[in-house]
Amino acid sequence: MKAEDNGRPRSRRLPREVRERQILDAAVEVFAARGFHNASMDEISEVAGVSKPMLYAYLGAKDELFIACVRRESTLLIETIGGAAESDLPPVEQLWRALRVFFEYVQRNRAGWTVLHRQTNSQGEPNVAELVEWRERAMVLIAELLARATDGSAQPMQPQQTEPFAAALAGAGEALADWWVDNPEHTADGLAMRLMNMVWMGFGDLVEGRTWTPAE
Amino acid sequence: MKAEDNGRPRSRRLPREVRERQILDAAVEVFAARGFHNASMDEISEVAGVSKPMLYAYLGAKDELFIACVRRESTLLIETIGGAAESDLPPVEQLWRALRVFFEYVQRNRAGWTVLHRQTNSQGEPNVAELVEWRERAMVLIAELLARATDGSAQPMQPQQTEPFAAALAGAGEALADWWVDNPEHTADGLAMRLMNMVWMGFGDLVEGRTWTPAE
DNA sequence: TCCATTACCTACTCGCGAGTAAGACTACGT
DNA sequence: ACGTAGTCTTACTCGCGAGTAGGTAATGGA
Repeated sequence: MKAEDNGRPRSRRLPREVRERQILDAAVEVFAARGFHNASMDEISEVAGVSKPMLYAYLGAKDELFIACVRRESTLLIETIGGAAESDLPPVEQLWRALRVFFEYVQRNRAGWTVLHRQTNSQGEPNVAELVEWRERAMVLIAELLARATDGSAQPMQPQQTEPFAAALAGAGEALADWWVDNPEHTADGLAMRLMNMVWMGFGDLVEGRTWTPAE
Repeated sequence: MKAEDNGRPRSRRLPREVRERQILDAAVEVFAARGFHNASMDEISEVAGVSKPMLYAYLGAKDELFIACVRRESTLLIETIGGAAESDLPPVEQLWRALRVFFEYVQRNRAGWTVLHRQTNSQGEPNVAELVEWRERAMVLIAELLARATDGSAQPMQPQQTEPFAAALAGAGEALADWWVDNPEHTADGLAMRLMNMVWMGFGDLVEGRTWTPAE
């Protein structure tokens, strides 16, 4: 009478594809909670409900596993934002949509976002290449969005203008997403609108009572 | 003929006070380059030009050493910004000065800034308390600055308005400081002015050619 | 029914790095 | 000259966690 002593009765003999997803899910969760270095393969395997050698067999060593997480999450996020921005709406509207889906993504996928955000900013890990690349793609996306927003306006912006602006905008968005954790009473839309107001109107306008509101 | 085999001839028998500074300097440097977890006490001791037990004797265990670094750097930064903002200049001008000294601090003290910034955002380390506290103080400082800037204007802002704005502003500043690393041709003043323009004017204004410039 | 393949596990090795034991050297006061 | 307080070192221990060796058991095709 050995039986399942304790814990969940480890679902057994699942096809590789399913296990890989479970492992990735667990890895994202643990990496988000502990950071790359403090996350142990043992804990990930435990959360995944699978033994450690499986991780190595399916996803490779620790940094490969981490990279797989980053790849999956960043692809999802970038495609989400890219999709929202690709339309023939006026550029301001595109920006508004992009911000909205960003905060919605963060809400639905806090762990994934944490991995992308918290780990990207903490260098010294062996992960550099993939993380740098995802950030790069995100920046290009945002910069394009901004550039389009100025096309045909009085002062079309040059890349050397939009680039730092894109960086600052991304930073503001990330900071707001962090702030959200401690102020969960706000909605994704509310956050997006706040940020839109800051970006589009600026403090000088807001103080004078000029605000931005989405078109109906 | 033992002699100094190699490397610098380790200055010997210095007073404690001096050694502590050397150790802190080395620690900040290494923590910035590698991150908390990847920094080894061995490397710090080597950079400091001192043997490992000295670190433990003078500054305590690894996390205590780290906390000492954070304390020193955050105090310096916050007092610098606080000092620049404390004046009876018009609020806009105060903000402008605060941004300027911030970027100047980052320029002069890249390693210290990296420790404060990169490590604060990467949780899972045992450092939480001190890092949370420093960020808290920084936020309060910025929020006050913003609140003052709206006093007596048409739409004085409530704390629940300034708080997320402060978070976003800080995030934008941090992101811009990061961006600076890859674009070192810019000056601290230039960066501060860019950010001031984003914060005060907003994209909508900039596109129309309305910009902010410092008063002479 | 038997073999091959694929899923999966227990139980290790082994290096790296935090932290320490135990003492050595120097300077200064008396 | 000699103790004592403070500086500083070499040379360890020891646990944690990455990665693996070597096997078991279920499934599906012949």
